[in-house]
Amino acid sequence: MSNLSVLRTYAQTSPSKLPPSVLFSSTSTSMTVFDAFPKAIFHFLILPRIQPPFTTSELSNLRTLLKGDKERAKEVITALNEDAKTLHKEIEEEMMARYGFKWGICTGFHAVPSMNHVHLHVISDDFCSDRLKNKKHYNSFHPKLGFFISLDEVLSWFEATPSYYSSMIKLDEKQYEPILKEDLVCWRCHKSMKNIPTLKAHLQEEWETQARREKAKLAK
DNA sequence: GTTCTAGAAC
DNA sequence: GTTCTAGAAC
Repeated sequence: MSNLSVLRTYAQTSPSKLPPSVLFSSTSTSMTVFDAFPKAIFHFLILPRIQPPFTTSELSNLRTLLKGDKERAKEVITALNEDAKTLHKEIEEEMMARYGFKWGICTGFHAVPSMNHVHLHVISDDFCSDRLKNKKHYNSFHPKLGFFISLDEVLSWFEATPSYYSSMIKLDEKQYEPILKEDLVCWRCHKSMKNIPTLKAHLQEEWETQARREKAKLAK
């Protein structure tokens, strides 16, 4: 099995077949899995299951889904949104239990994904992880650069004019790929970082500062 | 997507 | 000399 299709193989099997090291939870229409290479303390993927009337190819990625039937696409994205809300609560409970405070969670899609099958990232905004190793990893999740497209943003496209919808769903690789090569900038304080090790140390400090602040607030 | 590593950057 | 990045291979 290719690395690039592993999510597709998950999405077309029964959740009961997946080991607990992979599967976090599931519903009749989706499954939530642990990202195999988490880029933050919490990092999950929500996958729509492949079952009639949906086909493997239309669920290949966000672009193929959105260029198909708009109502069907909206149905899939709306269902993912419901699952994401549930997952948010569960992550926040775990944040409190393990760390004693809550912090931000980013929910969205990569404009140009590397793996087959639609997957919604649900990732905590610390971006502190041994698995975050290069510029592409970081820039692909940076909330402001544009490569990471929030779920709310995608939902808003359905309410926009048809011409706006059709322009946004192009998700052209040539437009988005250069973002991954942009200079490293802290998404919180906007400072430029000279390299990955410096950025990682800075992100760790930012998160620890937030931890101290939030815990002090809760102790009052 | 990751791993490996040559050569650039320091 | 060591650290770090980026592209090829998988």
